[in-house]
Amino acid sequence: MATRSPRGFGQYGGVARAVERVGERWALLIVRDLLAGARRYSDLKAGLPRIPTNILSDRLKELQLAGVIRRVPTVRGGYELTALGRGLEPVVLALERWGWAAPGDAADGDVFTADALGITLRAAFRSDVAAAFPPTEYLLHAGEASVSAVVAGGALDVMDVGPDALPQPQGRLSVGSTEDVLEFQVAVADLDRLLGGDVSPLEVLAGRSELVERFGSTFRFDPLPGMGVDAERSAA
Amino acid sequence: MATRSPRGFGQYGGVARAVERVGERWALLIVRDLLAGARRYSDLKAGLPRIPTNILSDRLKELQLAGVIRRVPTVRGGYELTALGRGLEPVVLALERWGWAAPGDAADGDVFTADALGITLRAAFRSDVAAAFPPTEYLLHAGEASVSAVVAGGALDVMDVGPDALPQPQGRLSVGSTEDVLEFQVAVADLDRLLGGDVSPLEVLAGRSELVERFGSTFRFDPLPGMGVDAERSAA
DNA sequence: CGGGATCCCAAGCGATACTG
DNA sequence: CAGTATCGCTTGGGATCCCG
Repeated sequence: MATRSPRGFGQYGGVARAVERVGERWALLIVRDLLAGARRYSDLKAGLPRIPTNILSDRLKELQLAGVIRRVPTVRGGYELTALGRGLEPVVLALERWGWAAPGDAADGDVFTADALGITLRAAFRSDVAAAFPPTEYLLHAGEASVSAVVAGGALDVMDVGPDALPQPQGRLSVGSTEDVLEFQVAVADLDRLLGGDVSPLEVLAGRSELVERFGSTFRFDPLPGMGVDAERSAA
Repeated sequence: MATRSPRGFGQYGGVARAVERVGERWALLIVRDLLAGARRYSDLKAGLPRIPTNILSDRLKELQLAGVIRRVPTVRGGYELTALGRGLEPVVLALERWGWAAPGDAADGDVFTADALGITLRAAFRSDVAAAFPPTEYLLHAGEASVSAVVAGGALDVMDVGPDALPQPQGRLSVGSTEDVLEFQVAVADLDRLLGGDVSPLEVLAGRSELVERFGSTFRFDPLPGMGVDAERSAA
């Protein structure tokens, strides 16, 4: 029969439709990077070092066809999310949270980009906790990535401040008091401990050191229920 | 160098790690079905008609290795989620919501299973709205799927009541008043309209018909911001 | 008969080279 | 810089076959 479409799931339902559109390899990583703002072809390729260029090209075409991204007319090779694509933010944040809860270490050679760190912070951000604090800026260095996270009034704005950061077009939140600034550094391997609530691996570089506790309560992942010390695991 | 693992993303971060573990084709559909409860190999295959049996077998092994699922020792061919796997519920629900917001129609031959309908209802469920209503049971028929959704005190419990439904082991929420029961039917093609807030395609079969409004406010997807009539779309 | 394992072929993916 | 073209390898799809 010719009626059977190839590579469909033969399923009706939201998950099946979503996975058909953004479930291909690399697609959600591209969306993740674009959630931080418009990017050019070379930016995406630099942030995804192991993606073959033809695959990046294919994915960009597919995501355009699915209405998830569009080209930026004024920038050569520029891409940005559509409203539909921005609607994937809850999906990406949920994946980010689960990914930190899942066991696993970094393979050597893995890169840690500013866009990845930005999504991590947004996934760990607790708006309700942050709203009780005065405006604060955190300058965070982890691996190769350096970002500025400005927290004000329960809102969060993360910006790449690394050596080859793009100029940010949109206005940023402003820090009320310039004294509430904390600059620190953390090893990538310690990030999961830090986001689990343990601020000890954090090395303060500058700023008022009391703010480390504020950071720890503003950015934190909850452990998954039932994932205590009595680890459940079936033997292989 | 032999240190580079094949098929890794070369990325450190939550999204990359999550996609490495549950991003393979079919994996999240399997997780979706297991979110409704333990299933046997043949149940999964029946709910995923187009999955090749070797792929189902591969995915089950991979998901076991990733700590997402485990075998049920007492049931031949039985599988269930681990605590880590249950942690994927927010991911699956976010995908379900986005999938309904994304354009697309059912291909003919697509099946609509009770597990898919169950996730749809859980994704559309508004606990805060439901808490204000007295306990209610909705008997919903959509396509081949028939489920009973019991709503009580802001909690939701969905159960397959179709012809070949599995016996449910765990206790269910009980409906306070047996009068608050509504049985109805909806065409699969009308489901997106129904979950968008339009209860008109709903055909009441039995029960107090005032409850249709209650259903409509208890189960609803919000439209994506910026997805109004002025559709943004780039030409191909 | 349910629960898989084994084939073969097609499609997708990855690395490199090349072009506008 | 922003892709396209090509090639070999890996994975998925479909049918069949095996095992308890």
